[in-house]
Amino acid sequence: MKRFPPFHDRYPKEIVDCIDSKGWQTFTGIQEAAITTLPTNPGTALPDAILEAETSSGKTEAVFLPLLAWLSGKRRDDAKGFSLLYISPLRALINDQVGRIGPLAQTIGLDVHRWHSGVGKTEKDRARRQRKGILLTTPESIEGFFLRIAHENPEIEAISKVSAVVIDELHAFFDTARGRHLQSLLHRLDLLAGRKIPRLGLSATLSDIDKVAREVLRPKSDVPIEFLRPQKNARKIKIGLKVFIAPDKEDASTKGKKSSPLPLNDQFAKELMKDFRRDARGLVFCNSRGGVDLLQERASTISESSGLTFEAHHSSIPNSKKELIERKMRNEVPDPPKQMVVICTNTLELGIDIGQVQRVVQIDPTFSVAALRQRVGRSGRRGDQGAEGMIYVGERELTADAHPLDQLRIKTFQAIATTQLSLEGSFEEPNHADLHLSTLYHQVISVLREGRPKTTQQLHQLLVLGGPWHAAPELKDEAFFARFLETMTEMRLSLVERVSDDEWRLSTSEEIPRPAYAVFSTPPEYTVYFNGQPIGHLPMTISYRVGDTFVLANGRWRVLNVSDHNRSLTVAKAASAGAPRYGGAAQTPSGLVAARMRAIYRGEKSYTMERDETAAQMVKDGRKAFKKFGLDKNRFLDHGRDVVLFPWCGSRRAQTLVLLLRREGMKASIENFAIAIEAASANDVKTLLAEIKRQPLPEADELAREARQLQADRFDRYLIPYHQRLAYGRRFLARDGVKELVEELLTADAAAA
DNA sequence: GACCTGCTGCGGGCTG
Repeated sequence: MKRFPPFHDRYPKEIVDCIDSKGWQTFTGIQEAAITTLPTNPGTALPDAILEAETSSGKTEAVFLPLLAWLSGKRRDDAKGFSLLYISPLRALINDQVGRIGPLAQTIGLDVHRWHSGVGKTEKDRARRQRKGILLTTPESIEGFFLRIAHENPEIEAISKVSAVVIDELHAFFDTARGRHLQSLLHRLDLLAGRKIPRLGLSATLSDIDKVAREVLRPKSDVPIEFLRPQKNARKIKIGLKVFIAPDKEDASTKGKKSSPLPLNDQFAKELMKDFRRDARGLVFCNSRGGVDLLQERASTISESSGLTFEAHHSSIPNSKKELIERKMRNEVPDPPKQMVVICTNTLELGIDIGQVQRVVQIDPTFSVAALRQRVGRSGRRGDQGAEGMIYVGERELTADAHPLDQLRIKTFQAIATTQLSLEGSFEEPNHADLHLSTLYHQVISVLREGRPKTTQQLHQLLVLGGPWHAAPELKDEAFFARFLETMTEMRLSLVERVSDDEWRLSTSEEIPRPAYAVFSTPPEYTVYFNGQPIGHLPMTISYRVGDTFVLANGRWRVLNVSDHNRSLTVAKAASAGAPRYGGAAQTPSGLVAARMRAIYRGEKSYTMERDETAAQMVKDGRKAFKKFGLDKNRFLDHGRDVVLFPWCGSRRAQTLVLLLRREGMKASIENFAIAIEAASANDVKTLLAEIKRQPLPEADELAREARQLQADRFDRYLIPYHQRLAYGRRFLARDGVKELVEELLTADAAAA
C-alpha cells in the first residue's frame, strides 16, 4: 500500500505488516483522520471521539488501528479484564466485525470474543474463562451482565476494566429508548470503574452531528470530544425520480381494458428489470414488509429466465434465509447468481455486509430525509464510484371525485423534497424533550436488581442528576422523582417496595417475573410452516382463518391450519394471493419535509433532479391543483362534508393542533401531510381556531387526554396515567410555536379573502 | 398507510 507516514512511521510493526498484507491501495479519508489524530502512546489519555463517515468507509479499521496501537504499548498484567468493549445495535454486525477485528487484534496478541444471544455456549464459556481481549456485544447483553451482578458475576467486573468503549452505528441510538438505555448502561459502567471510560462512536452523517452526537455519546459531558471526519471531498450522490400511474381500481373488472394501466407492482417490476439490466448487484427498499413480498413475487415471475434474481429480505423472513441472501450478495456461495437484486425494508439500512451494490431503488418516498440518504448511500461504495439512487413513486389515476391529496400528487412532491434536503445535507433534528419514562422505569428496576436497597437520593443522583436523565426538567425535582418511585410500589404489578421511609428495594413479596433485557418489545408472532419447514413469520395481532391466502417469502400460500397455542400457521401453495397484513400505524411527516414541499408547490424551490416525463407532468399537475385550491394563499379546503387543513409543519405541532381541535369536539386526525376534520366546514374550524387563539394553551399532559393511544414504549403500561400523559406530551406534542401557527393559519386565510 | 432492533433458560437430538 501507498506509504502513509503517520501510520508507517508511528505504528507498531506487527500492525503495519498486517495492513500491508491486505492489498489496500490507500487509507480512506476517515482512516487517515483517525490515524493522524488519535493517540498511540498510552502515556496520552484516549479522548471521547466521534468518527463520522459513511457506511463501509472503513470506520471499523479507522477506530481499531489507533486503539490497538495504543494498547500494544500498554503494559499488561495477569489480572483479568477486557481491553476493549465494542457495542453494536445488531447481532449480524457483530458477526461481520469478528472477521475484520479478529486478525488485527491477533497481531498484538488480543483475542476477540462475540457475546450475544446467537452465540453458543462453548464460545461464551471461552470468553467467561479468559475475560481478556476485545468483547463484541449488544446493549441488551450488557444489561444481562448487570442483572447478574447480584449472583457474583465476574464478567461485568472484567468489562469495567476496558480502556475504551467503541459504539458502532451511533446514529441508530439517536432519539430512541434504546439510545437512552445504552447511555444508562455506560454511565453505570463508569461508576463501577470509578473513572470515565473513553467512548468512541462511529456514526453516519445524518444530522448536525456536533450537537446531537455529543449529547448521545456522553450526556452532560464536561470533557472535550474529538470530531473526526474525512478531509477528502464527499463522493457524488445522484437521485432520480420516476412516477407511475396506478389504475383507479386494481380488480378483475378493469383487467384487459385497454385504457387502464397495469397494476403498480407490474410496472415497478418491469422498470426494475430495465434499471438493473447492467448491474450485478442491486437493492430495492420498500416502506412495508407486505410491499416487499408483493413486489418480489411480481418481479420474480416477470424476470423468470432473464438471469436476474430477486430475493425478499425483511424481519419476517427467517434469519437463516436472510443470511443466505447476504452470502449470495457477497459471492460467498458456490455458483452465486450473476445478477441479483434484494428487495428489503430497512433491514439492510444499517451496515450489514452485502458486498458491492451498484444501484439502489426506493419504492415510494421515505418519510425522513435521513432514511433516504442512508439507503442511497449503500450503493457504489468501493473506489470513487458515486452513489446512485432512484425513487419510484406510484400515483393514482384521477377520477372526477379524486381526493385533494391525490390531485396534489403529494407523494411526488414528498419524493422531491426528501431528495433535495438529502443532497443539501439537511436532516431531521432529534427530539431532546423526550422523557423516556418507560426506560427510566426499566433502569430503576435494573439498578435495584443489583442487590442492595437504595435511597431516593442515591437513585436520583445515579439516574437523573449525574446520569442520562439530567436534561429532563420535571425529573430534576427530587420530590417528583420520589413520587415516580412511589407510584412504582402502587401498581398492580409492583416490582419495587419501600424498605424504610426513604429507601427502596426490589419487591420480595411477589413472584418477580423474569427480567426484561430490552427496553423495546415485539408482538408475538406466528411461525409459518410449509412441508414442516418454517418459511417466515406473521404477527399474531392479525387473525387468520383456514383458507386465507397471502404472499410471503417468495411464494403464494393458503392457510391449512391455525394454532394459536403453538403460534403456528401451516400453509399449502396457492394459485393466487394478496399481500400479508402486518398491521401498524400511519407514518408521521417531518416538519423539514413539509416546509420544503410547500416551497416546491409555491415554485420557490425549483427542482433539478433527473426525472421522467410522468414525474415532470405530476409536478405541473400538482402545482396547478395547489393554485386551483387556492393553497398558495389559504390553508383550508372544503372537501364534501369534511375539511382538509394544511399546516405544512412537523408531526408534533400538527398533532398538538389535532388534539386542540378534538378538545373542542371536532373529529380531527392527521392524514399524510394534512389534517382531516370530519363533518365540518372551513368556517367552523376557523371560528374554533380564533377561539383557541384567545385562550391560554393547555399544558401538554392535559391535551394528551385527547390522544387515542397513550402507551408507546414497553413499560408505559406500568406507569400511572399522569406519567403516561406527561411522556406522551413530551414525545408527540410541541406547544412552542403553536399559537403562531394558529395565527398564521387565520391570517393567511384572511389575506386571501 | 410503518419499519427495525434484543434477551435467557431449558430440553431434545445429535456427535465424538
